[in-house]
Amino acid sequence: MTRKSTAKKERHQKLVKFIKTNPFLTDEELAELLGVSIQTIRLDRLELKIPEYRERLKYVAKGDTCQVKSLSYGELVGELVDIQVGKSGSSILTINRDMVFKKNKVARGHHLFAQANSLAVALIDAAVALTGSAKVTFRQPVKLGDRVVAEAVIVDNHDKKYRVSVISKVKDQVVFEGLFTVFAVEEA
Amino acid sequence: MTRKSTAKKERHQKLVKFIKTNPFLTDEELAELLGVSIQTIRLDRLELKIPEYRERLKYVAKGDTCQVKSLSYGELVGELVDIQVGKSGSSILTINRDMVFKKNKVARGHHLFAQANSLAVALIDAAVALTGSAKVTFRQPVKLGDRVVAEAVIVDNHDKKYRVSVISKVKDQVVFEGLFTVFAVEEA
DNA sequence: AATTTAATTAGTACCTGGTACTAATAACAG
DNA sequence: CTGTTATTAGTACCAGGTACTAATTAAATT
Repeated sequence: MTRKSTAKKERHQKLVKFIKTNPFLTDEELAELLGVSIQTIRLDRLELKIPEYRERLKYVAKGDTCQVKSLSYGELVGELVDIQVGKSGSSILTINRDMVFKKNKVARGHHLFAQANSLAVALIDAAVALTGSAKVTFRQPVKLGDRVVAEAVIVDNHDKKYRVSVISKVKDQVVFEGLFTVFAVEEA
Repeated sequence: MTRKSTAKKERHQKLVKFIKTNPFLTDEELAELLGVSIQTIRLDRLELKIPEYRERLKYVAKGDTCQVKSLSYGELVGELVDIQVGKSGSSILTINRDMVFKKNKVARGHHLFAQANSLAVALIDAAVALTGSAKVTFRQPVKLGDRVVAEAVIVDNHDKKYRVSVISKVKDQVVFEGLFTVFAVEEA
């Protein structure tokens, strides 16, 4: 014997493919599908280091929610459209499934805040800038699929303290307004 | 007895919130969290028609969110610690690499806002609640690895309008304060 | 063909996270 | 003090496994 019977090798390939295309198959179902005993399936999974059904479920489920749970990461929330550092800028955020309440498909407020806040911070001409305070108003509910255009302008600056006004619109209708106080931070 | 003891009603609300925000909790863990026996949890789930752990996993994994009850997962940023629906609650957010500025490892403000906002919304005893406005202050920079404990209290309520105060701390030091105006939304 | 080795199947004890049920006790209102 | 509700305890049973031993079957080597 070379190393492994071809029958076994073939079955292993099939097994991997089956589970890949449908992780919700139990050993019993797999045994039926491949025409072998349940014990063989279990030995196969052991060899191939394929976790059991319930572990696979958990893995898939966690992969689904881990993204949902957290806010969009990265330096900027949304897509930068235009920027004059120290002056003004704009970004676009398209509301996806993970940003809305499942019940009514309205975007959670903090996503709009995140877009505005990260844009405000991006305008500051410093190594790092931190938000000190903000006053925000959510004028209209934003729905799944909406393209939110945020426009930010530095309205005031004294030393390291900046005031940034952000207005977000969906199709020319104001949905969000915010006034952010941002501080530039020196870097060593 | 009216219809149900208040203790039970409250526990039921908590149970729903806990499972909503984290479907990966077993009855044993829930029993621990709510300070009752595992049997009580099971009776509660039966009454509330909340499916068992493995069924919930399957729903999440299959992306069906849930057909049984309108349990919308991942609606909270952070981990729910305690809640009295309609009164107060608290959550914990641990700052990870994805939440901080690469340069100085300070958390981006909108993550703290998101934790506070989602907690404020979770307190409202309604099908859906939307943030109308907010005034927030970032008192201290929050660093990578910090455990941010947010405590929210409903300070005022007229009809569908609620005012929720949120104070977030890292090791007893206030890092964030916010006053949110939230509106309850009726569902058809 | 006989033997050796690999592969498969069978069977057992045990595990988690439950359901479904019965029974006993605790809490509380009238 | 008595009912009612709520909670806890305990049992049998289930799915879908792990981990192990032993027996059987198939294939390869001598």
